[in-house]
Amino acid sequence: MAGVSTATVSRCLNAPDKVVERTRVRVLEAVRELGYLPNFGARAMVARRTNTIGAIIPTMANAIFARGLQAFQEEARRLGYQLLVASSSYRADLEEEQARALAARGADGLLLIGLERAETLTAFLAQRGLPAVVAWTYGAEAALPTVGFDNRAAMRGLAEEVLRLGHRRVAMISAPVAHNDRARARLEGLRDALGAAGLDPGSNTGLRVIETRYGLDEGGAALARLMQGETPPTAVLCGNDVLAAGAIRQARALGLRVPEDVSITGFDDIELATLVTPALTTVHVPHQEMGRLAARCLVEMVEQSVRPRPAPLPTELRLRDSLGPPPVG
Amino acid sequence: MAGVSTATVSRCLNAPDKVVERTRVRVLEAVRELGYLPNFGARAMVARRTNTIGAIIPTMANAIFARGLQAFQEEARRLGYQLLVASSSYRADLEEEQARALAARGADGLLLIGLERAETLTAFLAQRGLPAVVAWTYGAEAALPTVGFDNRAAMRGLAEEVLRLGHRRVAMISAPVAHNDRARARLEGLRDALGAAGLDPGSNTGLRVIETRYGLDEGGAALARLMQGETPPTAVLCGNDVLAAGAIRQARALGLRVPEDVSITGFDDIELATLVTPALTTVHVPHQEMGRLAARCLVEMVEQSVRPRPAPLPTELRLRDSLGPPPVG
DNA sequence: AACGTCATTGCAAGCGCTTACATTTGTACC
DNA sequence: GGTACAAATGTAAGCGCTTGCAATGACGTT
Repeated sequence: MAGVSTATVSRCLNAPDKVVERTRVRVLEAVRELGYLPNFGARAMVARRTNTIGAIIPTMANAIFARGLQAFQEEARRLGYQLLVASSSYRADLEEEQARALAARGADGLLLIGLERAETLTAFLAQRGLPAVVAWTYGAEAALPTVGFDNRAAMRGLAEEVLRLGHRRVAMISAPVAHNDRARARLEGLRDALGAAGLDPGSNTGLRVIETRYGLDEGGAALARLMQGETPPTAVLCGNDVLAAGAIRQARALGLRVPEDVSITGFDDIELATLVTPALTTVHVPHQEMGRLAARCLVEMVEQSVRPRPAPLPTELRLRDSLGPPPVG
Repeated sequence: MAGVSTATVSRCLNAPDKVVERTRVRVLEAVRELGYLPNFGARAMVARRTNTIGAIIPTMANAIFARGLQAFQEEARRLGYQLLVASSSYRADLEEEQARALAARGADGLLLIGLERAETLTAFLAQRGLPAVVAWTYGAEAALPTVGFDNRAAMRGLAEEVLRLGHRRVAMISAPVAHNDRARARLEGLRDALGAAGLDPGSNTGLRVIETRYGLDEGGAALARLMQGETPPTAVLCGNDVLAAGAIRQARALGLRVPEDVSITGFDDIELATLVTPALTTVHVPHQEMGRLAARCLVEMVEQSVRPRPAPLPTELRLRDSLGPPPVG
């Protein structure tokens, strides 16, 4: 239509200064009129890169990863990369499947959540030399670079505050710890604090733990179970804010006052935390910063094949209203 | 490595029965050992389809679209399609950019939200013959097939309930109605109800409307503004649950009781609705059904080049605690 | 043993693009 | 006007795959 070869069209699009103005104008005119769009697959095949990065998050169903992912995507975009998102439903096999799908689609790098995954996936990444970073956790020794925070220490900090207030009968509502290093680390953090306070951190005696899927209803159900015994806990620490919010809702439904009858804490500090009544005492996680940093690390790996070693991000206690001293007596 | 031509490898992967067992085993063995993954771009180039569909949603930052999208993706997956998600931040230009990116990546079809968009995007879709469906709204006359519900009628239903309870000073906190047919339809629905009740639905007299971005804080700020006049509204209808939740939080912060001092309603019935205190009276939207139906429609369009005409989905009033009669006097 | 059949496999083209290299065109200078 | 050189453009190969068609070979039949 513009009377030039495809090579010239290609140059117009990719290196406009290599083509004389008059031709360029003609070509771009035709491009616009035809609604022409370069075929991504063909382009990627030649260029051997796609400027695309993939992210596999455990779930889109709640807001835990939303803000961090949003920041990740914005930073990636700023650096010239498109983001493709897939979700694994907290399942290692789906995570691997999604990783393969993204790799086949030419993702130049991958964002993964947490340290634990199928060995075959780790091997696959290594074999293809596909850059990947792990976020939402921190591990200096990890196979992949990690961008995140120390879940264990953060939960320990919160637990220490709970103990300082005088609580002695403590329970935890956790996500299933199998295949989830973050959930496990948080539980360990609580155990650390109990141990340091001279309480028995053994699994069945001093500390009651209920494992359940993340979800408002699940958190509520777990709380109901915890509270129905003879000596219910005076403080319930939850593995994340969603569980905690569900627990608070349930506590109120049971006619329990929070925190007068029972204290409830969360983790993550997502928006929901200030929405429930009482507002959640929780651990603030720098989601945005983490997302941005992860994007920068990953791009660095992709473009310079280096292995960045970002420092762990700081977390912070957010003391709000759902934690108070234990009931007297 | 298996001592066969690439053609045979291809057949092993795509039509295993066309190749004799002995060879197949050898090839698959090699595939596994090499970690070979067919290049998606090359494959798409030949096949002229990618079994990929793209979705462009206004935002990932809150849960409005999360559940519907999750259902959409599950159904799509069941039908053999991978989902690629992008977000437009409620901006027409970004929506178009994302649509082009997805088209270039070979998306066989697109899920879009709402009826209103850049004309150039509509033209682009038509020119490329790229199938697309619109969700979260319903319009029999629309250029694209729509899968959704009647926002206007739904809001009218809610508003009628509000009026039935005796409210006469009503306000609305809406998303910006420019470029957002859903927000506009909801506002119209409220006006319909006011008009039918003989109240003045004119924009500046009887009904106060504040437009603001979706967000908890934004909803809260809007409520604060509404309540500070001489004759504050006795009922505030919000364009969605996020705004409503923010409004409730703010009302409590201002020392107002909900619904005794002011009634607040939402729209969408996302999880958040039962989390706030008091629980939100809102319009229940069948997110999951909508997502599933949208996926089926889109796949039908892609595979059979037909134009499905799904019926509008029903919505339902969810009367909870945030709506009550107006304060006496 | 020669031949026909059919299942299996290989060959090679072509999908839409980029880019090294070849060719043409334009420009400056003698 | 002719030459030398640079700039602009065209040519063609090749990225990794699928697939129609051709070639090969195994097998049954006469």
